[in-house]
Amino acid sequence: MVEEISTRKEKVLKAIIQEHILTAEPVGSRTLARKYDFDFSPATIRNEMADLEEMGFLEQPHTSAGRIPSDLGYRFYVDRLMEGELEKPVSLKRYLKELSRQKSGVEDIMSGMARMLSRMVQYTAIVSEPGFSESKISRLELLPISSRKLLLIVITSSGLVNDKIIQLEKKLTEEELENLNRILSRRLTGRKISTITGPFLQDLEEELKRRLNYAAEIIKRLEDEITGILDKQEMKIYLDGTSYILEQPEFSDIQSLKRILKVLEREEELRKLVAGLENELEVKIGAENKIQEMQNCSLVVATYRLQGGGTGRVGVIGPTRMEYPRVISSVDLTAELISKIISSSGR
Amino acid sequence: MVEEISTRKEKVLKAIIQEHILTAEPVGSRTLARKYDFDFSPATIRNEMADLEEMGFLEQPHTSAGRIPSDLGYRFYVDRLMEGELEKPVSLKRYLKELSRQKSGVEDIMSGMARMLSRMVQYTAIVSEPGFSESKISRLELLPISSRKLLLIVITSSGLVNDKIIQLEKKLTEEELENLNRILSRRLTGRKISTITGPFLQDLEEELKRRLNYAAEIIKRLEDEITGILDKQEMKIYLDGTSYILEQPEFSDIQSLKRILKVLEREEELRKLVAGLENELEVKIGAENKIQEMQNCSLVVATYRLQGGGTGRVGVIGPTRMEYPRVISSVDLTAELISKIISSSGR
DNA sequence: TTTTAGCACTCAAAGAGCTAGAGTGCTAAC
DNA sequence: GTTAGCACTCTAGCTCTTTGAGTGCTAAAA
Repeated sequence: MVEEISTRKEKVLKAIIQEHILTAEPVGSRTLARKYDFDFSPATIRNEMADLEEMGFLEQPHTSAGRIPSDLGYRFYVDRLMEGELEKPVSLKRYLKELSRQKSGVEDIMSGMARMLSRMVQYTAIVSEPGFSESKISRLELLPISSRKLLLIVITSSGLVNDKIIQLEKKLTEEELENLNRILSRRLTGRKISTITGPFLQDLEEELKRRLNYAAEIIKRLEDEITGILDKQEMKIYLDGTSYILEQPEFSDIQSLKRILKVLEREEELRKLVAGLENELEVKIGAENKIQEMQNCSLVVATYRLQGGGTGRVGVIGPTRMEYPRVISSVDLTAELISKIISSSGR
Repeated sequence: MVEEISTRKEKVLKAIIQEHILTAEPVGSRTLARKYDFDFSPATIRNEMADLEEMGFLEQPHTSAGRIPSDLGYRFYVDRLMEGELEKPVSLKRYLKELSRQKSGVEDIMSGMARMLSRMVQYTAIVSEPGFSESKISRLELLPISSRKLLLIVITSSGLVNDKIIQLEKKLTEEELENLNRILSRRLTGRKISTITGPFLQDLEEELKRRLNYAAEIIKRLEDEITGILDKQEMKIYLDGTSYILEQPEFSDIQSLKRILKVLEREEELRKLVAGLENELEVKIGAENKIQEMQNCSLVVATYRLQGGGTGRVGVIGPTRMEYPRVISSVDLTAELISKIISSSGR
């Protein structure tokens, strides 16, 4: 894998990939020599190509066609050849201003960013709502709605608001509610969300029982809801620019199109896709994605972090033949933007 | 338009439409005679077809092909021929139970219903969030988040919760906030949302100024937000089953596919599409839609009404060659379900 | 008068054959 | 080690033909 590779081979590989990204066609030695003026001939290129193919970086659709990059080829490109091409597309500030003006709710920000990103790169964009496990609760409130319904409101340190309606089986008096509210507020405010787990909850339950002597059932219910609202696995996914997929020649046959559009409808799948990553910025090329139907796709995902501690993901889904440099910078930029915008609106 | 049409012609037209819906192919006299055993011959059918074509109910893609229904043909079918075919697909109760269990937020309900409907009919489903203008405010609360930020919470009589973060330019003391809260709550609780307009707002502003002597600016800001949150034109649109479009043979060429998928991404467009209807249940066939790109599509939309007074829309988007009876009953059913579920969770 | 059988005609879709052109790999010369 | 030259390969696109479902018209039958 870590074979040595001559600079000339690198040059050829890079040119092939760039050309293929541009045209979506197999590229041949002739065209390559014509477009890029190398100081060696098509014949030499052919030899290098044969080598590169043997090394696994290129593939040949059929004997008399040009070469196309393999997943491995793209991988090498992204890891080693792309460097110089990266650029910050434009200044953050311009976008920041424009976006932070009208938008305010998390939802609007998320969908706005997804839209912006997809427009920018001309591929499908995906944004996941921030998870809260690393942020703190800065405020917690229970409002009665009707005799059996409460509205639980939790504001996190990153300035995001969550609410959820809670159905109770037993009626609560005003006093009981006030008590409950006070206890929960005292115990939970300022607490890091990831620490609200088993032992702590048990302790909380004890206290509630002691101080309010409710039925354990009700308390349990409440706790479920609280933990549910907080470390919800169910972070919402925002997609935009799905139709850009149609522009890609590799998806010009309905079958493959159908396959990938179907995947984009399965939210859980996307969540897994985007969540299961370790690095700050990750590029998954072709078959590196575990999802069968996405073997022809690449995924570029970055992590954004909010001041208060929440984290989420932004990404782009496109064909393996993707303009990696441009996409990577844009995704990066967007992640940064999201942090900035939410943090500023959270002030 | 209100031409008389013989029962035999009706029979033929109905058979053609049903056959075409099934096969997506032009239908000829021969096949028709074979499949449906009429008591008249293909030749007669041909004559009737020629008549029906002249009347505008049928079209011929080219001279030597069979006939396909025109928009007018479908219209006639939906208005006059379809009757007997309508059926309630299944009992409401089963769905109701299943759905109302875990789902609780409006968002979840809406997206859940969109998903269910699209699965049921195998076309794209669209659901719009309920508008509030006809319901009342049952509770209103302002919570401080930070020195310059308030959380405005409005609960409507239909049991739906809305919240919005409000940025203030001036700091508020606790007392001022309490005052503000009390006044707003007193003046707005129980009020029908559509009546919160110009004169009433002016009056409210006067009172606020008198009682709190804030800068008019701040008050204005607050009012904007309140009215914004309430009669927001920006009702969210939930789409599901977009990929079902790909199953339709009429969209097997990428161009038309692209056109319609692009439309489905423009939320404002969809909002208009779904909102601009007068009747409780409306069927828009082909060119009856004003949207250019949807000339090959039909739209079936029903209105749902919540107990407290909100209304929204549910619909299905599919090819003109749509299984109208099944779709209409399903859309109807779904509208009913939505009312029931939200009303029951709103109790 | 209405319906039907028969027939000549039409047209798209599918298959067969052909050509052009871009590309390759190999060999031999530089 | 590099390159020019050449024979060979394979697809995409073109035309040509065939096939078959379908029509409209006419004349006979009901």
